[in-house]
Amino acid sequence: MNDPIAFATLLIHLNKEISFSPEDLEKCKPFFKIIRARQGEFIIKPGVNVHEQYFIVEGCVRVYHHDLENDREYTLLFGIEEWWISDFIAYHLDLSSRLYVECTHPSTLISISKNDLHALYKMVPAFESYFRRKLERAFAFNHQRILSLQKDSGEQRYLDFIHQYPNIEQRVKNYQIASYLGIAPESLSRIRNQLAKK
Amino acid sequence: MNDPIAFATLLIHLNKEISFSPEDLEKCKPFFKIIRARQGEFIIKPGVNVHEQYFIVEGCVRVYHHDLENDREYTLLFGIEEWWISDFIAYHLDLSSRLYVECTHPSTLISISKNDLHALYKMVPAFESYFRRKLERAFAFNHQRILSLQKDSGEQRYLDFIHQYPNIEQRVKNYQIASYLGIAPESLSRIRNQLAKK
DNA sequence: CGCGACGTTGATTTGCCTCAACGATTGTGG
DNA sequence: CCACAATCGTTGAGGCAAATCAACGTCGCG
Repeated sequence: MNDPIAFATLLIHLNKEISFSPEDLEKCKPFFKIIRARQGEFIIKPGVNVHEQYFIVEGCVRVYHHDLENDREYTLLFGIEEWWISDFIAYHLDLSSRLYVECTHPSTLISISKNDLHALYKMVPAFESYFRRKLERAFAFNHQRILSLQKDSGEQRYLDFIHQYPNIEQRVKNYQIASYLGIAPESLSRIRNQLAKK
Repeated sequence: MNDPIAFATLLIHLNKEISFSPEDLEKCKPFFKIIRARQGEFIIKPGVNVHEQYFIVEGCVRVYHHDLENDREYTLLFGIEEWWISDFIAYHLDLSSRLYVECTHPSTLISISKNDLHALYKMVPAFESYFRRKLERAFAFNHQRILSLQKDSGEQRYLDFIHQYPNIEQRVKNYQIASYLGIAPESLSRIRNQLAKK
């Protein structure tokens, strides 16, 4: 996929959410940057300062924490087409990153820096509405996820997961899904086994 | 606390986050509504449509889900002075509520409806920046909480809790704290016991 | 005073993790 | 093209942390 097409994907997505004028969409162009990443490539690693967020045109990324004390990974989220991803803890709270953002597949991303985004908000206020709206929905989904982690069994969370991320089972490793669900890979294996019998 | 003082509390808070002009602050006044609630009063109950969010001037509220299947409560969050609260799942996703929002203490709240807020965004764009900023920070905190629920023991989450909500232990019941932490009340009791010995 | 709600403690159970072993699959270098 | 290692998923056995169940003391309130 070449650059104009990748960028067009972003524009189409933006227009789905908020109606932008053609001039606004033209004006925003210089602020965005196309990035191509190979499978296994890291967009963010622990210790770095995070100034960008990334729109996924194509591909799949995993955002996770690696706990050095017990050598274990905790997957915060997966990102697929049309998601914005970053280490939002570091990005929004101005902390240095404690997360990995890794491409689990070859990916095409479009990045924008925090400074540029703020400039863009002033130049085209519709972008502030767009990102506010994005945040509102993401915030609500996080609340649902927190409730689910408190309330639901591993099996129920797995069912919710395959419902929320259809087709992602083929795209990421089982142990990564397990680390998203907050269970051991062996437990996920057994849950799958149980469900298949029903 | 009388109404002008309650409203002044909101204005002072707003100015801490974003610099508003005196005219802007004057313009927003008609959109907000002061609410007083007694201890035990419900601001939101399951089944209702949620059109408002609430700024806490004084008091304490608890947002929780009551699961009828096993008659158990799951506390999503506590709100104290200067927090905005609501059932944000229902509010942002236009669903009917599945949560209770209950005042655990006599409280003074200031509400604004979604429609009024959108009108206010158009009239005073600084409000959109303010709420975007609020959402960014809340979003980042939610990510931290999700990681913590996956990663940390009940004891660690309790320590984080009393650090994040100082003095709240005196304000809410133990079983409510336990249901926030995602553990049984008995377990919280034992954790406290263990920590006291150290 | 008596009831109900709450917190604590002890005994028991259980769901899930840990640890270990074994195939299956994939990629690599000879 | 074939060994070989590395990675991953699965299965079984055992252990443990936390939930459950039950009993009791305390407190606040009608």
